[in-house]
Amino acid sequence: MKQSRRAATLPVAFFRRPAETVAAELLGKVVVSTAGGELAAGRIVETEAYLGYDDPASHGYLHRRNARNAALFGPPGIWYVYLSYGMHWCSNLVCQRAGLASAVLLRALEPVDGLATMRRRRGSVPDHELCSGPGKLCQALGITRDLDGVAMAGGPVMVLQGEPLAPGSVSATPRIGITKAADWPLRFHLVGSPWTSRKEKGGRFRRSPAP
DNA sequence: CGGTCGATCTGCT
DNA sequence: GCAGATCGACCGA
Repeated sequence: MKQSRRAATLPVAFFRRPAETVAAELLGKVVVSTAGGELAAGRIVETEAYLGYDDPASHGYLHRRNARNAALFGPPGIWYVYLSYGMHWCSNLVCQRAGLASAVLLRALEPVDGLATMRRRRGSVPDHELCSGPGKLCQALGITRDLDGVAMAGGPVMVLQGEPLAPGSVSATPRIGITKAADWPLRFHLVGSPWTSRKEKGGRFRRSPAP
């Protein structure tokens, strides 16, 4: 039986391109996690690109490499997962080619499957806050250090094609939560989605009301 | 609403 | 020591 296109796993070639391109094209794709033995899935509505060793905001800026960010220097299509502020896991997909430290951070998802599991993992928050941030979505999907350096394809957390996007639904805005090169328009989101993270500094970006 | 602040770990100065 | 790709609790308007 032939697999339907929308359920197909993204090929490694998808990630063998600049992080900016990958970040924009990941919108609308579906992340499926079986981490922790339970299914949880969400549609990507917000991403952020980190260009590599010449991006001052990248963990791999100037090829700085350490125990935490080793996976960032690995081949395209693997996960780079790190602990942020000592409390929250953040998940990236490595792009382009090994050694460049180029990656895309997953910033927000629209929950599509395993809602009961996500609600239990996240505690008592409204549904629009289940995956509305890089730390939140990792908690909802059960992503921890175990996924660091693991291949996306065939692994416990995969990204599927999903449905095509309507034209004009992608917007690029400044990055969030960083101090260096934050103004570079490398944060991508689906226009009007109620599932995105907090608004950027300056307040131009707003969330639509939850359904 | 919006602003402020503490929690808690990792790597660098 | 201290800053950091975060989050949520708490405060005041």
